[in-house]
Amino acid sequence: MAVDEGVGATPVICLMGQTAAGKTDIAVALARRLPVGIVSVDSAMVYRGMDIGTAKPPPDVLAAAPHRLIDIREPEDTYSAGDFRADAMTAIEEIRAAGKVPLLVGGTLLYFRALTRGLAPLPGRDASVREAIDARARRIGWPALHRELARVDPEAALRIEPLDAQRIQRALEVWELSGRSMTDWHRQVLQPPPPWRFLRLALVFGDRDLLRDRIRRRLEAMVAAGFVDEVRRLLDRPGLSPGAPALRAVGYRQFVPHVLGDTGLDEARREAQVATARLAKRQHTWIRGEEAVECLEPLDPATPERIYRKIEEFVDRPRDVRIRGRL
RNA sequence: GGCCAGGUAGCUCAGUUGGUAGAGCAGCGGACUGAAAAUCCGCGUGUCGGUGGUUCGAUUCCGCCCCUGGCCA
Repeated sequence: MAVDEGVGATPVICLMGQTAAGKTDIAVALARRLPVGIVSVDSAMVYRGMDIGTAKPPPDVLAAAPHRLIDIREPEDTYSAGDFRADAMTAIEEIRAAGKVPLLVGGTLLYFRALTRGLAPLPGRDASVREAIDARARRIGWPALHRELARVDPEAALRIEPLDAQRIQRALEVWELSGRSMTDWHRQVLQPPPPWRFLRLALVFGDRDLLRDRIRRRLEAMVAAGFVDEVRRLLDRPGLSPGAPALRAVGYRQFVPHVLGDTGLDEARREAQVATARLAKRQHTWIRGEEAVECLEPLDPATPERIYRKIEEFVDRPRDVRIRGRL
């Protein structure tokens, strides 16, 4: 589907990037020079009380450069790509209404995609259905459920692996909630992409060793800043189980066993480093696959200025952009 | 200095009764539609310490050398 993004389309800036690439610093610097409204695109920063481990901007920075979609959920809550899409669309409209340019900043690439390409209008999650599917999986195993999926939705079963618990569960959930297969839903009404035009920029490390070094140092700084206590405070919350989605975030997941006394600090730190580097790798894979993304080197001193120029040009000359790629 | 035990993938190690080697972890590549910082799929990347010898063939057996650890002086 060709998308008309011509004159008058709302400009939206996407600043994607690997973890520890310095996205926040650049966004805050941009906010000082340009009339932008920042929207966080981050599945972990939505949670209140998860500050150190998510490298959330500190309160004084947030006061000077407000970020939307940070601290909008309790750690006991769930948040999803669908929630994000809705919240981000509202945020973008508000920013436009205030005469500013939306600047989307973050490392959750699925959220970027949900926003720029749209989501099929599937039924949302349902805790009791998931619980029932989980219980069956414990009895007969995921491959058996995968075979059941193959009967109601052969196409989905073809692209989902027999051990991919999360996707098998979701596909069966959609089927049970609606009586229609996920593939069926996908073929149905597509939500039209929003009438915006996007500038897509990404911060990607050319040198993995450099990235790992940054990660190691940042993690040490987190521990020095009281990350262990932050995890302990989360675990003290009566309604928050150690397996909650919020606590499966990188860093938290590795430090929970340490706070519970099962592993040493060094081990937790080492495993958190590895997990963070793997996250960065997955982010890289995702960014490589995105179309029309311009990658910039995070540690290059010229990068912030380059981004500034690109944004200025992009916002000032809407007539340069006409038709963009396919969905 | 003597004796003993080791030196095999980035790390920890297995193994080859002589036919150039494989696990875990690390690493690399990929997928991705309401958990996505999630979930899953694929891939061994190697002068088997060095050098001579025996052998059709040595990482494997033998000699010498180098390195590491331990014990004894």
